[in-house]
Amino acid sequence: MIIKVLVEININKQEKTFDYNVPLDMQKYIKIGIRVKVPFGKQTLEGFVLEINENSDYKVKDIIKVVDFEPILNKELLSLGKVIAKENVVNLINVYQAMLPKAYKASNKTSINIKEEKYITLVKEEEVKGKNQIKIINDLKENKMILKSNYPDSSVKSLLEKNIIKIVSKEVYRLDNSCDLKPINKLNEEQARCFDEINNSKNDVCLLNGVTGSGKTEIYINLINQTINEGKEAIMLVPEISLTTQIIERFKRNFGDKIAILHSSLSDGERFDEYRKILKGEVKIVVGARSAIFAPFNNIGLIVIDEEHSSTYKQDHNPRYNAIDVAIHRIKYHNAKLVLGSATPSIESFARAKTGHYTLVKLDKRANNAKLPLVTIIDMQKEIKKGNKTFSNDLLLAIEDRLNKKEQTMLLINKRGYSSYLMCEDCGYVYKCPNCDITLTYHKTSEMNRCHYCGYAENKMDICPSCGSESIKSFGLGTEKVEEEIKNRFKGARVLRMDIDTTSRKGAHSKIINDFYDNKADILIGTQMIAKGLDFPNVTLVGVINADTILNLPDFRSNEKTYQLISQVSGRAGRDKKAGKVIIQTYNADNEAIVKAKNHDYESFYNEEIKVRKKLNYPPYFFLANLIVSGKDFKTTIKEAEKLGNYLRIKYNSFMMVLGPSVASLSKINNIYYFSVIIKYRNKEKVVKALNEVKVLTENNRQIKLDIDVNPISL
DNA sequence: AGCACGCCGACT
DNA sequence: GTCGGCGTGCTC
Repeated sequence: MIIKVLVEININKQEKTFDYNVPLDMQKYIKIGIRVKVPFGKQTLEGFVLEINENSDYKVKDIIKVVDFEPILNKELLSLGKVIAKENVVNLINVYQAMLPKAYKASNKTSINIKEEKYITLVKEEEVKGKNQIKIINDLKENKMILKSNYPDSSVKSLLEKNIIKIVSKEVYRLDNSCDLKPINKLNEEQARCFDEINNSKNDVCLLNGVTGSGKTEIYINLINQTINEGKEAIMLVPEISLTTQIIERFKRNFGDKIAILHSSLSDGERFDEYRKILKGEVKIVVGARSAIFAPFNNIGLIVIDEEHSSTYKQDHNPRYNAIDVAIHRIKYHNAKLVLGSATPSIESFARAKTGHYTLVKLDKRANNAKLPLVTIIDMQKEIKKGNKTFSNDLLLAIEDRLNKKEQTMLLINKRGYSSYLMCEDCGYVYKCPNCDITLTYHKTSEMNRCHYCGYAENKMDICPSCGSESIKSFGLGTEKVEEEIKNRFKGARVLRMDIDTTSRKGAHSKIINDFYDNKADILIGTQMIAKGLDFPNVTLVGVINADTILNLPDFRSNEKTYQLISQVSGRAGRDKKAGKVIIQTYNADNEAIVKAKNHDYESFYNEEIKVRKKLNYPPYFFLANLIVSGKDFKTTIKEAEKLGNYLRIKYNSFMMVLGPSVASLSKINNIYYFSVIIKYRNKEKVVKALNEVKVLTENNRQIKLDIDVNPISL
């Protein structure tokens, strides 16, 4: 018996497999989709069995070991992986590995084990002496199995020696999601209408466009409940952010141990256990982040993707798949339904809904009749003339008012650290990272200058290294500085700060959220991570300190992202009975996205933005691919990038527009230079072929690396 | 990924 | 002469 094995390492070919012989005694265990250990040159590797054959053209070696009893990649996932590999121009092994939790990846190194607990059972009844021994026997008369760790080792040992008891190991899960179930809430009239519209839609994809706080989650829960009542399975995707705790708790309350949770906050062992619950068919629902889209179900009835516009659904490294695209493949395979939910859908998704490819379901009213918050835009150009650099008068007055009323405030500043950068006022010297083409961010807490890209850190210098001057000034705003100024202005106010620097320790994240939820603080200052999904009933004021940070990025999606951020963060205000207020400070007070977000007018924002996309040949009118050429040597890297651009331009100009190469938005990180060739196209199939061709061509050049990002979410 | 092979410069 | 640098190609 010969098998084709896809080994764990990258071979310069998309689906390259190696042939191995299976010795007779192992043949009965061989199935497609299991892992095997094989000799590979001088090393031992693991790989997936993709084919079973009679013979081979090569002189084959024997496999070393069969790893799995049952396939860990089923037929659907095996072929899904091939599609994703093709679409994203990556090697198949990378996709299979990305589909699986660490414990199930093909890897000769990792071993994550099943957790077992040892129990004691009775073998024969016999008179025993000793207090503890008697207790064990008595307990065994009440329960057939008792936990070994509850009794002293010595007593257990002597009973074992007398052959009165024996030990059995029982597999246990590290996470227990069972809890007291609460009944599923009845839908209100509006929610029930959406529920019906989704059920009756002729498209298999529905876009649920519901304003923040309208109760989309209730609709998801009812749809999922219906699905499992039909005997089918459901996948619920949530963004990879803090909202997990709150949303997951809600799902646990309604579904208990029928759900498995797959999320980055889990340990490898916990993740392994949750995944095994799915493999064994013990759960019907998976709640998780991006990679949970690959949950190994066999009979999917429904996939829900909440906050569908979220960039976390696109993996930002290889394989750069998008969970929404994967979801569409999976629902076609299973004849299932996909629900995309968002208050601010991506332009692409909304366009598909407008053109009838998706069914558009709208939910315009907030649940329990809460009003959308009143949004005020503050023109910081005017404020700065009044001498207000960080906070406008309006924002300060509003904060003071909330403090007096014992209500809470959230302040968003989309930059961590103290200030954006330090500059010498005399010579203009700017502190830059020695490894990256980026200014260093000053962190006051640690008295350090840090690079947010490579992690480089240096002690803050008081003297300009260029001219020796001592007048070094900080420019721009970060969370630390906002925190400092707030504390200075509002003595006695209890302030929490949430950014990467305050949440890196395990558990720190949920502690901040819980403390704020429990009203242990008056003001929460944070980066984007406070903007999404969180539900704090006592927050009645949200301030966006500087709405321009995203707007100024050179990205075709910057308007969309600005709209989404403002809208999301506004949604944090006044979710309960009290009315909410949002104050947005900006230097672009007449920007379309900001004005439309102020008016909570998504449709009209969409109508403006789609015109821009059309005019500039951007998605959804054209597809994009970003070909990132990187290398250690500046000259060879740019030369190779140019060669690549010209090659595509000359050979394939009939079906693609080739732009660049241009310096990538981050031109140098960790001493590696980056250049970008961007292509725009309509014909997917032809382009994927061409991209595969250039991928193979550049792969034998070891001086540079080509990373292809198909349908990038940012440029 | 790792490792052998081979071609070139530097040095006892 | 030989030691060792790393570019290149191969692993069933």
